[in-house]
Amino acid sequence: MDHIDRVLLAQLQQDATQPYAALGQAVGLSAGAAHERVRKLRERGVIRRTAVDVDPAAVGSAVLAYVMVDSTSWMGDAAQDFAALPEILEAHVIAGSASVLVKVRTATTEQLQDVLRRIYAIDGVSGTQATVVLETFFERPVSPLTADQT
Amino acid sequence: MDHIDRVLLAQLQQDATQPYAALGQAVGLSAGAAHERVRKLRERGVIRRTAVDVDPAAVGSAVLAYVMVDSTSWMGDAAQDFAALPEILEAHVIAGSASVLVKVRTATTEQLQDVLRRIYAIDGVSGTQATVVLETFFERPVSPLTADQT
DNA sequence: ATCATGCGCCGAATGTGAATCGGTCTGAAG
DNA sequence: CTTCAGACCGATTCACATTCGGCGCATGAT
Repeated sequence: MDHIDRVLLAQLQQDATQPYAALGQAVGLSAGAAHERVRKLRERGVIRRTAVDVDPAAVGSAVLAYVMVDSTSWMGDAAQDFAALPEILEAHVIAGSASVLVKVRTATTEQLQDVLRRIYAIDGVSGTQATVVLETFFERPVSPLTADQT
Repeated sequence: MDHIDRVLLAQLQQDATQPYAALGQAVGLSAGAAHERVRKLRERGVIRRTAVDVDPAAVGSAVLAYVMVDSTSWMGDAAQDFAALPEILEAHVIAGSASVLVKVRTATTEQLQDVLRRIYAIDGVSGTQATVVLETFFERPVSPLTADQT
């Protein structure tokens, strides 16, 4: 996990379709060597998968909201309950007054309301507090170059 | 933008490395037809890009937090100021008491504190309220199949 | 109803790049 | 000094992306 690996990761985050020859050139290696490094990054689980990035608005998910979920009981193993709602893109257990924070995308505010209702129906949930996003400045992947301890 | 396109998107979100032949088989089309559809999805901007998904912990970003940012002035064009901090993965203008919500990943809580300090230094920011994530249930891409109006 | 047009699909070709492998070099350990 | 492991290079092989001509079907005009 050296600097070259980090640059390769950054390149692949920007565009995973570029040929290994270009990838190798970006770090001063041959295509074969770049290929081998990327293969090992996958093997080690540093690269989880290769996927396309879909525009949410284009597939009918124009409304974005974050929801703080309050609960009366331990929510530590309620992951399945939240995962059952496809509109929920992220679910985290958090420190603080609420117990779970979820990220939700829906087509309309009516559908958002419906999701809130279904969250409320989850066992142990005592309340929700939704925060609607008016404008997204940006969304980007984690930077492999930031914490560069080489 | 029919049902076939949505299934193709879902497939490519799971694995963008699979051959077009497999992709076509998943929707009952030939490899060439699947290729053509995907090409148009890219052209229309439905597919923004193809990228690898990197494990945050593997690149030294084990701490995740959401930060509510309060401000005294209009934050509508402060996108650049937030984008300048590489640890900030998302920044949204929100409705409610705070004005901006940001998602932050750092290696340690000390670095998180440093990011909060730098957010505080942004012009117009009057306060921050950080919520630390204890455990992430899941993070997944938007589902193209959810709002299926064909 | 017939004909023209355009769009989407198929199936085959062609070219490109992924994946593999033998060989070399360097650095570390014995 | 010798041995070994790891990483890189360069070439070879093979699979897949990409392109193309032709066909079928739907739509709209005459």
